[in-house]
Amino acid sequence: MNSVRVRFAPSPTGYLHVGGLRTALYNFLLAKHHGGSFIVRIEDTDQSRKVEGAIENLIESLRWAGVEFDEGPGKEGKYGPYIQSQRLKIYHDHVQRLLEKGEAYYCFCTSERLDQLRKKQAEAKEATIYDRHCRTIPFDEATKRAASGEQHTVRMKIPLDGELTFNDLIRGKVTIAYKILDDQVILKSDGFPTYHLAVVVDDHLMEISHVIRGEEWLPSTPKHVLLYKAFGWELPQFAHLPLLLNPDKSKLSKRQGDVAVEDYRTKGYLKEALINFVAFLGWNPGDEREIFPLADLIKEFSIEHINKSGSVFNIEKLNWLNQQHMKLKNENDLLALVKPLLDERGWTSFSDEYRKQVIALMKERVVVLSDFVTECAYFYEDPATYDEKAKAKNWTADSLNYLQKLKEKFEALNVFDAASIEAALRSAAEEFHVGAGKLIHPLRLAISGVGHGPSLFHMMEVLGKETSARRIRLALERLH
RNA sequence: GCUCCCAUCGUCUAGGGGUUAGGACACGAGCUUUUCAAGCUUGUAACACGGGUUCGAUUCCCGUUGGGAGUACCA
Repeated sequence: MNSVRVRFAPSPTGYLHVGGLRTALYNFLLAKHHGGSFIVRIEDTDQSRKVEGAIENLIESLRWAGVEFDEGPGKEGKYGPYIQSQRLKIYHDHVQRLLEKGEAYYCFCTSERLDQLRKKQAEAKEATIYDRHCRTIPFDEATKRAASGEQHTVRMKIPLDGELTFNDLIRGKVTIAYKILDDQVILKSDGFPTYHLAVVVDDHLMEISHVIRGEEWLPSTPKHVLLYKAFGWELPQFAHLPLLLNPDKSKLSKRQGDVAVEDYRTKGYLKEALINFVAFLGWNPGDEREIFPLADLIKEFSIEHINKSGSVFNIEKLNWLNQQHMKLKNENDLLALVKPLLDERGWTSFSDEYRKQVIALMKERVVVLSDFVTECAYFYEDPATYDEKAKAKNWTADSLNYLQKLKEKFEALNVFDAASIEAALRSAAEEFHVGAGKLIHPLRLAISGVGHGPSLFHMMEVLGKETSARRIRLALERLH
């Protein structure tokens, strides 16, 4: 395969959807696998849906995920501009060519007439399709009317009968009869092209080799093929990706959970995990490996291993993958990611060394980055409350005695590390003739305020002698 | 309604004319352990249905059912 050029072509309606991320990723992976180019093109031909800042947002989400493009907005190559609203003249010229070739025609129908037509067809249980009312207007007459300023659109001429077959890299041959195809509007009355025209013109001009996009485009691909033919252009390869689904199997949507890439970012998911997860929704390497950093995805990716059916976006698996990728990171990497979160929380007065010790203790038991804040509060401030359940379970009448004794033992310690803390505690347990658990659980509650967490002795070592002593004293005053 | 696409454990999937239908997540049990995780061992769980083709079909073909998408001067 020489010169792979692929593109991700989102419309700027707000944020990057995780489904969009997967589409972008597959395009990116194919390009990088073959040493080709990945292009981002903004499809903003619908003026009414424009959202301020959406382009920047999209690009930032891609950048965060590590899906870097070779050409696109802000990174102009020789095929730009990469924003469709800046390419209007190009579309107009191409529409003109179609008009002159007799492959398209002016349409003067009002949207009221169109609405009525559709309504009637629906009532008669017929396919709702344009009745080609304007297709027979002589070209000269239509040109004159359009030139005189009469409101109009331009539609493509679909052959009246016959059928069209095209090849899809994922689905094989797909055939559709012309008679169910609409004479699609390609130029709107506001002068903007519709998606169908713009996508074909741009993909050709930008020398796109593979059109990889969501399955929702499959039914309109014949129109695009027809347009390529009308222009006399060579077809790209098509690959229509299976959809990402809600748990109820409908197309993944906002109301059933988070769909924006930035949501997962702020929740504390690692980009490596999100990428890995989303890559495996519809693709797999063909063996049983599951943990794939981006570099490995690039190495192994192939269109042949993409499957046909939609996949449910299952957050449980994402959580697991996030843990796995978390473990792959060392304390320095994690510190860089967690530090801003700690600072934001106001825990600014701690050394990097200290924070790294906390991370080391906790990394095996957190799921997302934000857990380094929410699950680690007691490393940064004294507990204000004590978990009721843990207290009910492990705090007994004797606990105060035990803690008092432990306090004295710890004070006598010259070296306050996990081993000496443990030794001190075990000797105390012996003196009381009870199991170590009788001391450990209340002590954990006193130190951390909760009933679970990392090794108590290591936790106290990290906290230090002074803090540990203070917390025992505090607990002695507050627990009874 | 019409058109197109799809169909293996609850979920993500491997496989493919002859397999004890494999793995992962989740769930259950056990081990380990000061707790919680992690880890290890282990268990439950699937070829939608009906016809063909074939010595043999989960796999190939047709149909049914189910699901999804499209059906805009939205993308």
